Amino acid sequence: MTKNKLVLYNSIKKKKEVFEPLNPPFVGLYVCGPTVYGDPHLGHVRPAITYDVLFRYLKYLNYRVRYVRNITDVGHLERDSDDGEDKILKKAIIEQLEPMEVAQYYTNSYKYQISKFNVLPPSIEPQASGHIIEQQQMIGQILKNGYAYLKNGSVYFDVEEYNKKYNYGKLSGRKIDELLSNTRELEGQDEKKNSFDFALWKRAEDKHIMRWPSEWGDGFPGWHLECSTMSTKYLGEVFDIHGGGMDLLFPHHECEIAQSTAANGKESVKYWMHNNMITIEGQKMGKSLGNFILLEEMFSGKHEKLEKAYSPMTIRFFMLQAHYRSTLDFSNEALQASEKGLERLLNAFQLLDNLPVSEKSSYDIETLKQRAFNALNDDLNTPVMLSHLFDAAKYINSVKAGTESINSSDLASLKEIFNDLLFDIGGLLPDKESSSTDSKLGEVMDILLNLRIAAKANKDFATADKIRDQLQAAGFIIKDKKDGFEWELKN
RNA sequence: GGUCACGUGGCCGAGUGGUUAGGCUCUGGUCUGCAAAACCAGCUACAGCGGUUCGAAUCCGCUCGUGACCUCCA
Repeated sequence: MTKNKLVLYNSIKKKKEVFEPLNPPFVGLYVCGPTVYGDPHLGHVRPAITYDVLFRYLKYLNYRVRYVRNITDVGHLERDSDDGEDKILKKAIIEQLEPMEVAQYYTNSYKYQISKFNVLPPSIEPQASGHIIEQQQMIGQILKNGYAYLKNGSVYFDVEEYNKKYNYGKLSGRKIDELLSNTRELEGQDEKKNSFDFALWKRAEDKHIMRWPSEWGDGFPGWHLECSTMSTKYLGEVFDIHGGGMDLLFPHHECEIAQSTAANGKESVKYWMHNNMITIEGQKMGKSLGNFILLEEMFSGKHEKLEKAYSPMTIRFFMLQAHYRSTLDFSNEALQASEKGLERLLNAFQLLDNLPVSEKSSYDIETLKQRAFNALNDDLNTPVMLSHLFDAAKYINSVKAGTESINSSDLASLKEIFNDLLFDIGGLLPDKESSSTDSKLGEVMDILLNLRIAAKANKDFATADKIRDQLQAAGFIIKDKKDGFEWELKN
């Protein structure tokens, strides 16, 4: 176990703080999940992996964690002021499907693709559409407390009134008068007292299919409400950690704070965490910019920006090689560097099973372990943690080569360190992925490459080279191993 | 325009006052029939200018550049 305490950067305090749960050993963790109106892309993976590592590490530290990650399947208005058209509904009209069918399809897609990254499923994965009643109750409470007003069947949050007692903008650092002068004028905003007021409940027009009855008339909940409602329901009025992407900091998280505080009278979140963005050519990868790469494209390599296919573990490792609060720039070069780096670590790990044991160790394993955990404790500094594992890999290789030595207890300790850090906490998988999901192709490759081995054994190098050259020409990469072969498909 | 970040060697990316980050590439070597792979070794950077300091990539100021948010977004 580690000697130092876990320190996390708290966005609302703008500094690192020692993590102390409200009710140890229990920890409540809420993370904003996806809006299910499109196939998951590379950007979705960053928070999934970031908070997966946090979830895993907290559990490793023997906390009992309830991890809630929502599925937004209703209510995200395209614009605050449009005619009640939301993203899921819009997609439904385009595709001529029932809105819930669309939401279900992309929910399944998200869960399936994310699971490939060895991301642990959250404890609870609530859907906004399943919590309409709770959302209405929260609106009722906010109205009762005087921080919302009803207008034409819609309910809006009264930011100005709220700001008299509380502080709207405490997370994002925005000032209410700055917002006033900087908010763009949108059509139909005359319903609201102020442009920065936001919808809690939105009246549904006749043509709007996604609708629920309420005491204010048929409508649907506003876009920030579900997180306040569901975090309160499953984690309580005050809970430990709220995570999400930096792009959600304003207005989404600011509004969440306002809603929860307005309803319950107290600050709901102790630690706010925000992961940074994946960039591509220096720009944020996102749906709206249209520069995203779908996960299935990453896995297949079928995208104009991709030189080859990348496995989920390569991508996971790539993300762990940057700190979660830094932007991470996508490039083929960087991905391929991660691919090789991961392989180096896995090779070293495999060597641990048959390493010559000596009386003494020529390396201080305990210090290595402490440094690696110190890195994790320092706001989940996974890149530094990994750099220590690379040091260990170099040492393992040297023991193998006979230039360094290790004793049996250190060897056991080193195995444990790799298991804990790389697999248990880092969430990587120890097995190298099979080169192809097509097992028939695998069988054929086995036949060909075994023929080649036989030819080599007979010193028939002409045949051996012919097999290799022709396979390479057909787009395969062939690697000879001490006791066999390895191959992969070049994209 | 407002608010806030960031600028590190060929690429990615840690580090925030004095110590080799690390990975990949590249170069050289070892090994193997050859090649690839693997392994070993080498390659010492911090946007610019000024300031603080015994000492700054690290603190302060200015300049330049990039990005995020301000509208849905992970």
